Amino acid sequence: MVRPTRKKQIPNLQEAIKKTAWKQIAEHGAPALSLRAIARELNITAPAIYNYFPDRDALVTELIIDAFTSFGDSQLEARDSVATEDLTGRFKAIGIAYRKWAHGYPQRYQLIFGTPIPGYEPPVEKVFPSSARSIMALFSVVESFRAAGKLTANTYPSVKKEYQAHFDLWRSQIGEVHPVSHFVAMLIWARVHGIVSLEIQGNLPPFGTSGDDLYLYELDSIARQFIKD
Amino acid sequence: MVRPTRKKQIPNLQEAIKKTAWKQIAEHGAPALSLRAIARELNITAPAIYNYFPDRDALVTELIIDAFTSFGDSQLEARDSVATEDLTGRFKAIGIAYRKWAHGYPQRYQLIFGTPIPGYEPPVEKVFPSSARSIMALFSVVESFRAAGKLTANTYPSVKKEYQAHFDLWRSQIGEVHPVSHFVAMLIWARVHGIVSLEIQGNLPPFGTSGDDLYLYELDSIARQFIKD
DNA sequence: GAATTAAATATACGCTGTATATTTACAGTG
DNA sequence: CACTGTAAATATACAGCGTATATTTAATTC
Repeated sequence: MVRPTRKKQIPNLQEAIKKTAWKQIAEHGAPALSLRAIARELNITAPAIYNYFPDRDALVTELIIDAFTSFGDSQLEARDSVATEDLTGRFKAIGIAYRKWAHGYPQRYQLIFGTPIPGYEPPVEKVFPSSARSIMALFSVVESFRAAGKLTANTYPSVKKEYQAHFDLWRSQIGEVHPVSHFVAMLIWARVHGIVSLEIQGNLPPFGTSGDDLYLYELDSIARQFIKD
Repeated sequence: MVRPTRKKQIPNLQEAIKKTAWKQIAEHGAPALSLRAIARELNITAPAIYNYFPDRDALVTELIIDAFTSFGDSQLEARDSVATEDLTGRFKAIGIAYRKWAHGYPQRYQLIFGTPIPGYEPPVEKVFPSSARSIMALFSVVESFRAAGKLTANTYPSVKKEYQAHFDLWRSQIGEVHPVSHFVAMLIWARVHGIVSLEIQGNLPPFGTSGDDLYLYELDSIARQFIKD
């Protein structure tokens, strides 16, 4: 039997492949992702996957886009769960949601912000929209602070010529964001990412302090440094 | 010929293997590390490596320890290049050195702080001494600030019971460090790591700002938040 | 009903880490 | 100097991987 009859086939195999991939990533981590293992679990042969994804990297790219979308959903949801006027509340909400999502889906976090797949390099142009959207929540809140005159920072380094194109791309995707907001949002992102990535990789607990306390302290530090009350 | 005469053998093969491994990591990145490729380059067979390292992970562990040692050297050197009394100068020096080392050896940085080797989990007990030493420079400077009454932070979250053993281990390795210094040093480390890791992974340039400016701004933010002048 | 297309299998290649058995250079001892 | 034991290498093999190619057949279309 070279090809099973439609009745015995898995409907929507493309989705089934991605679903199985996520399952295996959750169970054994992203580096263990294997097309052959996916095929085994789905009772198909490995090359069959090539009908749906040109190669392994294409599958990984899809997974990354899905992860960014899930992450972005949680960020936007957190932001919009707080009244528009309560900017500080919105900031804290997305801050908490950031870490919560990372802890809920550590492998997805690694997939997005780490480099856990051996030879894989994400194609920026494909991943960009979903990644830009996911960080949009933070950018928009910072921009709201600035528009309301509540941002303490007013100086910022100029955009480097060689990055200007990227910068413009960002602005086109995210909407009008003042450079100072852009700069502050990046700084905040780096701080939040610093703690969370150390936590996720298991480098924080050895230091004796729970990530909870450290993280809340840091969110507070950020608010006190950048927000006028 | 099953075994070449001593004259044709490579002297100190253990070191030669590590050296070749570093060369390949520098050229093709850590994920591409392959025992067979190392063996090819050394004109030996792959199983010969097993006379010097029980398996691939043992080799990787050695490389990680070497990387931590190199990193620690650069940190301690930076600290000691500034007079003991000039605490702020020492802080900036190790801050600058941190990023400089990371940019000089991005693959080593990834090897230490990322997870670029597929199935590899570092054995904490083996890596701990060199890793603790490498971060000791920062801890010691923060502790000096505290001892001199120049640390602004005075509250800190208590150490969680489940992490107490790790915390004690750290103190035994690093020397007497007040919990508040411990806490502040961790926060600083997380901030510095946040920017640098985003940079190294190429997630920063798309935002339009050079890492230089962002990093210096952050070092300044840290100093202003935690150091009384 | 025939031709076309799409989706699967079958097979194969070169790569990986590594387990096992075998060979041989060398060191130590009588 | 001959013998023996050990250590360090090779040879071989196995199971896994991604993926290229050719083949087969179910389903669709004219």
